[in-house]
Amino acid sequence: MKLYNTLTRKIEDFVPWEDKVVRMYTCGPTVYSYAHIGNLRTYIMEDILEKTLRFLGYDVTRVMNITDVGHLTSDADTGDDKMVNSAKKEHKTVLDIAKFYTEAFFKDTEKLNIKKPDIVSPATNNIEEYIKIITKLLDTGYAYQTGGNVYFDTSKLDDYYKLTNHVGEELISGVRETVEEDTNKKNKTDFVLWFTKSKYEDQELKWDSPFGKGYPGWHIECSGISLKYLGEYLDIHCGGVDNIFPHHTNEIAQSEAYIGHDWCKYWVHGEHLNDASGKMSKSKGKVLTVSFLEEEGFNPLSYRFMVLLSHYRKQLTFSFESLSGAENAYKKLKSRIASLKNDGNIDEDVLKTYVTKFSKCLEDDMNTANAITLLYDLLKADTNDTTKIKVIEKMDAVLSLDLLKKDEKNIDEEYIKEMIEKRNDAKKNKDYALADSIRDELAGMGITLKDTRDGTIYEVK
RNA sequence: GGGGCUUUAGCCAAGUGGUAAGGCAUGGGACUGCAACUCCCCGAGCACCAGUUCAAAUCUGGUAGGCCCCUCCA
Repeated sequence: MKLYNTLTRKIEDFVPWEDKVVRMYTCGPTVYSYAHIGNLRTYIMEDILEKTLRFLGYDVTRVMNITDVGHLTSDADTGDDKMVNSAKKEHKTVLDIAKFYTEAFFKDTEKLNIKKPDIVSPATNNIEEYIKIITKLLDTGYAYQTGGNVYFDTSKLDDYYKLTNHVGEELISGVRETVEEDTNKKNKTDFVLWFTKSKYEDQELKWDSPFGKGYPGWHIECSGISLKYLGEYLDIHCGGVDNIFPHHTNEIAQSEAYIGHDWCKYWVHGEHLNDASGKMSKSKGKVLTVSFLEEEGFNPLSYRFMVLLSHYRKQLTFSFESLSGAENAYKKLKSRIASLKNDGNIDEDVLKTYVTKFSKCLEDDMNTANAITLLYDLLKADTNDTTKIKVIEKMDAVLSLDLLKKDEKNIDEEYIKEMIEKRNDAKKNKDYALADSIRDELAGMGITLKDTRDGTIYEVK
C-alpha cells in the first residue's frame, strides 16, 4: 500500500515494523462539546485507513485517546482547561461533561459507520504512565523543572522540527500579540509536561506526583497512551493537519527522547473541512454537527459519501449544495443497487478483477473517489447481478456506506398493496382524481409509488 | 514575517508527459392519463503568462486568487 507520510513529505510504500502487523494510533476528541462534521472528516479518513489495512490482510490494533483533561484554551501557560471551562458553563463536574460528550461522540461516529477503535482510553486513566515518562525525561536531562512546572527542553534535540518544514525558532515568532510569553521556558518551543502552577487555581482534576500535585500537559497524553498500549514501535499515527505542529512535533520529541530510538514510521494527516469563510472551528459560533444534518433532513451517510468523494489530503469546502448533491447521488446509487436480484452463480473471475481494482484504488494513498467511481463501473459491467452484489459486499466492508442494507419497512404491506390495487382500478376506470389522491395519501406516509413495466412498486422513504 | 497546500464544466471530482474518468444539477428525448422512478442523449481543453518537449492539465519559472499552520483546534 502507498501512503503519504508527513514525515518525509512523500508517498511511500507502507512497510510496518513487523510484517503484516499494524500498530495504529489516532488522536481522539477533546470531549468538552459536540464534535462537528469537520472533526468527523478526519475520523472517517482514519476509519477508511484502518479498514483498508484489514482488507489487505494486516492485523491491525488501533488505539484512540479521549482527551478529558489538559487541553488548554490558549497558550500553555496562560490558558484554562477547556474541560473546566465547559463544566463551569454547564454547572456540571468535569468528569460528567467528559462522559456526556464521549458518549455523544461515539453516537455520532456510529451514525457515520465509523468503527470504534480496538482500544479507547481516557487521558485521566493513564496518569502513572505520564509520571513514569516525565520522571525518566527529568533523569536523562530532557526535561527541567522551573516555576512549579515541568518543561521539555527542545534544544536537547537535533531534529525537533523533523515533522515540519520550520527552520528554526526565529522563523516562528511574532505572529500573535495576545499570547503572553512564558518567561520560565528556556526555549520558545519548550512545552509543559506537568503543571502544578497555573494562573487558574480552580482545576478540579489534580493528581499527586513526584513533581508536585498537578495535572499533565496535553502532548504527554498521546505519547503515554500510545506507548502503554502499542509499545515502542508505532507504525501509523493519524490526526488532523492542524496537529502537525506543535502537538505531533512534541509527541515525537518526548517519545523518542524517552525510548531512545525512532518511534513512529508513518504520520498520516487529514485535511480540513472548511466552510465558505474558511476553517470550521468549535469556537466560531454555529457548529455543524451530525445531529444538525439530521435535523435538516440529511442522512449522515450522505455526508460520509460526500467525504469519500474527495481525497483526504485535499481541503474540502462544505456547502449544503454539495451535500445535497452527494445525498442525491448516494440515494440513486443505493436504489440502483437495491434493484439487483440474485440471478445466478458468482463469476469468480469478474469478482476477482473488481476486488483487485478496488484494492488498487485504496492502496493508492486511499483514493476513495476512484473507488466509488469503480462502483459505477461495476453497475454498468457485463456480468450477472449475483456477482455484482458480491463485489459490492466486499467493497462496502471498507466504504461502509450500507450499500446493501435495505431500509427497514415497519409499515403495513397489506394495506399498501390494497391501496395500489385500488389505485390501479381507478386508473383503469380513468378516475384519475381518485388515483392521484391515493398516490398523494401514500406519499404523505413516506411511500413513493413507481409505475414500472412490471407493475406498480413502492419505496419507503 | 516564515512554512505548506491549492486553483480542472453550474456543483463535487479523477487525472502524475501522449492528446480531458465518474457523479450531481440543468436541458432534450423515450416511458406515463399527468407525474415520479427508470432509460437514452447533450457540456470544459484544465486560473493567467512565459518556457522545456515531437507532445503538458500533467515538468520548470513567474503572476493572480483561495486555504491552512507558526496559538487550543480534526
